[in-house]
Amino acid sequence: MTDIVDELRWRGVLAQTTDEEALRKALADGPLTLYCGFDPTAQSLHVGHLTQILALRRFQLAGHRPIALVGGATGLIGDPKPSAERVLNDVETVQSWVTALRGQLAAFLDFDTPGPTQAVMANNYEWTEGLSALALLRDYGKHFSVNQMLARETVKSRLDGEGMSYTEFSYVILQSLDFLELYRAYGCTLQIGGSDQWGNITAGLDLIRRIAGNQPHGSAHALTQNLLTKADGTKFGKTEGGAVWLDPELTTPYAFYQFWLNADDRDVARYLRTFSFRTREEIEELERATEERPQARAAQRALAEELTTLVHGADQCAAVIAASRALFGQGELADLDERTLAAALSELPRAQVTELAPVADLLAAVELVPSKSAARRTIKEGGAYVNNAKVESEDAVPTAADLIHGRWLVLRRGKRNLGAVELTAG
RNA sequence: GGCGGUAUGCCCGAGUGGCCAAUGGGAGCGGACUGUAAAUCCGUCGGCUUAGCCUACCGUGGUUCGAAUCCACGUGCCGCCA
Repeated sequence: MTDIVDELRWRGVLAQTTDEEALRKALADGPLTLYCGFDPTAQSLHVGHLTQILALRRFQLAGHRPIALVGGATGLIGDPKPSAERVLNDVETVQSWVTALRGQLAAFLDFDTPGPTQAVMANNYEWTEGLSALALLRDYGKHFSVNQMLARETVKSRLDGEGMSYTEFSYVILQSLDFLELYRAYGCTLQIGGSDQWGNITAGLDLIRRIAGNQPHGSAHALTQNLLTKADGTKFGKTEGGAVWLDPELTTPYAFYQFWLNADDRDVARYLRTFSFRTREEIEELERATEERPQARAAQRALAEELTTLVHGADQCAAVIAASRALFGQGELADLDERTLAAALSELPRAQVTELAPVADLLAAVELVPSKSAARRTIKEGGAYVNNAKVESEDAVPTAADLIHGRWLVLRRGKRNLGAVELTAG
């Protein structure tokens, strides 16, 4: 079995660990139980979470037992951000998000095969809902030093800035409690997370050391992964439409595929190393291909295909690849047979209309532009296309002759923003 | 608590009674180039029933023919003093 620490290191994702020798030994000594927490802050996970999710998967494949924890409790409190206080979400909302995230996480790990590596789903709401304020303060609060808490980067930056509520200040206690709880219940001795979680994780280690006195499951460890950055300095995982979600309702599989396909040459190698389950040899081969023939985008294609398959399934992936080929191909859209075209268009943002309206209205209806003014502007700038033909006039109205197979119009804004309009009987 | 300053479009920031939908920079968007890249250059950048109209310069009220610009009160932030 590959040494997972070595693997994470060559992949370049390893940020920090506690005593590395001790961790390696614990990993070598047999199935180790580890966890990573995901707070319900939205109705879906996004590509940024993939780093952690896939790391759990790597650990499972390497013979360890992953616990995916959804923070039904911590999500109600809010992990403090360095910049500003979070707005609390209401309980029902958070509950529904918990359900959504559990469903998503279930797809990435093996929860079904009995055995020492069978994954576990946890929710910290279970052990916190009945926790009384007195118990929290007496049993756990005593083990936290306010001096240490105040020394944390996030807290410091908040105290220099707009301040911080007691609610968020207490967040670390709950997360520490999670680690302790999982340590006791499952012998979980490793918590992983993004490098920004280092403080929260080590706080848990301290709590285990103090409370689980003789540490029946041995000492616990922390491992953090680098947060992904982009060569152009913008935040990873964001596009013009916002975050790239795993939920197909929020980010279509087509958009998901396109997100990876459009990865910057300078970033794609790190993305592959971070997310791909290909062998080291294959990845290095793809990296070479990027250097030698960047225009072929072999690495981007491989990455997009692998992740789209992983997140949305092989069928969906095949469909979006076919759609991408059809829509970005050289051929005439009208030459595509109706089934292929309909399938490709079904991947795009689309709108149904009962009569042919001006192109500007259609662009806005499909939400390729935020407003009708923006649509006119785009046309004026020469950036609007109907069926791959540039729209010349701001007042242009498609005619029945423009309809492909009698009912479709393919709209485009710029080079790669596509949308579909379907004319339906009134 | 007192005194003073400040609040402008996604962000930073000019404007200080009409020529202001508001200079400039950044982000975003489009075009050229290309590989559905990057860099660069050019253009664009509140909305609409678009030669016009509407909404906007922290909020409310006021002065004025006319206010982002002046006044009053309120609110937030920043200083100095106590």
